[in-house]
Amino acid sequence: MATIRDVAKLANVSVATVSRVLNNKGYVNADTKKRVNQAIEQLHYSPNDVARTLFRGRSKMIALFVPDIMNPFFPKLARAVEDIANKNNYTFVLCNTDDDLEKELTYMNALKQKSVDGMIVVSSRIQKEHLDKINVPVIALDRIFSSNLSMITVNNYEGAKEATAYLQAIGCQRIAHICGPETASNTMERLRGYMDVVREKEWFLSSYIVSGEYNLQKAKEITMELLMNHPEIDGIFAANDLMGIGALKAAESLGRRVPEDLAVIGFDGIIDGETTSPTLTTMVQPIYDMGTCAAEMLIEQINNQALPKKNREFPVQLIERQSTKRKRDANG
Amino acid sequence: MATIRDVAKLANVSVATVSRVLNNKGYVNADTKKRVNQAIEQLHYSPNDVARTLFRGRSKMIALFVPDIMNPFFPKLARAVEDIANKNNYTFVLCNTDDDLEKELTYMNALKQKSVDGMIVVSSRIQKEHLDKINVPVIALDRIFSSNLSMITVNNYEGAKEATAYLQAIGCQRIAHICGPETASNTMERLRGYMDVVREKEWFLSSYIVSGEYNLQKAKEITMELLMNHPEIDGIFAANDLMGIGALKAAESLGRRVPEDLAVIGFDGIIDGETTSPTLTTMVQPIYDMGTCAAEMLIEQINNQALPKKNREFPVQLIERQSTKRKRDANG
DNA sequence: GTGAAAGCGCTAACAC
DNA sequence: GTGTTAGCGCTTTCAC
Repeated sequence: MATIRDVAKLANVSVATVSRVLNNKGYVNADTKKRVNQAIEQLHYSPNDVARTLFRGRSKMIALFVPDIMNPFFPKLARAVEDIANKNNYTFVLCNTDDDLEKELTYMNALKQKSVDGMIVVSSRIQKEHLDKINVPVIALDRIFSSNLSMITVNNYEGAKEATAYLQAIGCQRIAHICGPETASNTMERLRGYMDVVREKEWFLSSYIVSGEYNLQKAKEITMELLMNHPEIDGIFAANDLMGIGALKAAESLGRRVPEDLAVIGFDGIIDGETTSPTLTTMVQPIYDMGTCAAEMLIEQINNQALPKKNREFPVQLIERQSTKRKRDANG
Repeated sequence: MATIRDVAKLANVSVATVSRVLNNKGYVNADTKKRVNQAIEQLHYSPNDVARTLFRGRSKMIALFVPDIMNPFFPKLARAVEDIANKNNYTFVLCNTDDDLEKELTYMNALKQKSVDGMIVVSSRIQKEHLDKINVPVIALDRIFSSNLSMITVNNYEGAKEATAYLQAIGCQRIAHICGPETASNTMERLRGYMDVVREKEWFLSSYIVSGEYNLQKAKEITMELLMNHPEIDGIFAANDLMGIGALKAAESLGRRVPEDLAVIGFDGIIDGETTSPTLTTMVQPIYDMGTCAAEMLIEQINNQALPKKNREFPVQLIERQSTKRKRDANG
């Protein structure tokens, strides 16, 4: 592989001149420039990124930390971040953490040693003090894990309220909630939204709240248990779509008709909700936009570390599909 | 951030000695070693990976190229590669290419400049000559795109034959095939398998073969068209699960009962096939194992570039689910 | 056993 | 305008 020295020799100039041409910095005679460019062409030269990184202390590389790449929410997010990264000539690195603090820290250290320029982090575990050692811009996404960090979130609380109220509006008498991992702030907000709608209802029981993980299989199991203990339940608000699909599967196993006997609403708006039968009503998050926003915000902060931290909250939107729809048709 | 020089100063040794301790290479007095380690500890020193990479010309980084991270097949694959990478202290980079040659080449060049150590590539576009410029080990996965490269594939041809024969065995009289992008070798193999079963049948029409992309929405559309043109079709072999789910959706839209009126079988074994109603019968690929195998093979080749190219073909396995199952119950 | 010094490929002062 | 050179942080000969 050709180096800058080879180019310099061939063009009969010094490496400094080549560097100037390469970076469009400083004066260089038009003729000389042409000669250098010819030499570059001829040698198929392209500058070694590692050497640049070593010198600059910056790598033009950003990372996205996600807890579970198999949850379709995250590929979509990754896609958005990747697109923005590419557009700005950044290399994109995806880190799958299993929501495991040790894995997260290992990755962070490894990336720091590679002079990563910034990170977008979806984590329930990371604390402020872990970030102190890592001296690069960090954007928190989806789950809040520290104050004085730029954050991208959705209006989980309002969305959860709306979802629960909607189930009421279509005629559900007993509404249960399947919530996610307690360590995740988004889950807690969604729970709070649900609670604020149902708390004062005479029918409400704390056993209408069951908790699992953001995971289909587990959600199916706990929903089956829930429905067997409480056959009166006719509406379920699941804290995310994966769990909503699990609830759908549970209903199917138990022979409960959806939406006639049981209405189900999810949260996220991952594509898969459309592939189920019945399709899943859900509170849609603008996943791609969130990823885009996070990446742009990160790059902005990389370019100017002194910039004040920003927060951005996206709205969620109710999309009615089959898992609730006919119920409203029947009742109103 | 502390450098090796800081450590050397604190431990009262030269940087060479610190380096020796760091790499466990060359003789170093036990006492000195202890002093160095203490200094390392005290300064929270950890070696700069970029400098190492520059010196060594190797980055301890491997990349995976996938055409579509939103297809659940690929997150699962990515997960496997990531696990093996981590286990061997490699950094893992995921590149989403949209099956677009230009994006693929851009990524390859960028990674080459970052001294990437090797790549696993799922591509229909890349040709041998593109790889010649990139002087690192490459493993081709899922789709063959060049000879004299190590390759990981599944037995697409046999699997397709088995899938088609299975539809016959459960009583289908008219079996159609929805195939994937023509540029992908795996699709062509699956088509060949299908053809070898149906070619001689008196009922076979070439219009029973429709082609789309590996994409749900498109598959739904072409399946609807297919079923409207050919209402006699009672079995569909889709070239992958995403398209199989699309076929399921098409049948639902047209009021065709699955599996009673129409049996559907897919290919891949992505989780989502289980979440549909009816669940999707499919030819399961050992996705995780394939990723593991590819990553291990790659690391092996990185460690010894002289190693001969290897091929490995994995078997696929028929998993019966609801989209075909009752049919067999009824008929046999 | 340990240290001095060259060099991986690049950039940016600083000279001229 | 262009060249010389130090240095980014590390590893590895080659002396001693």
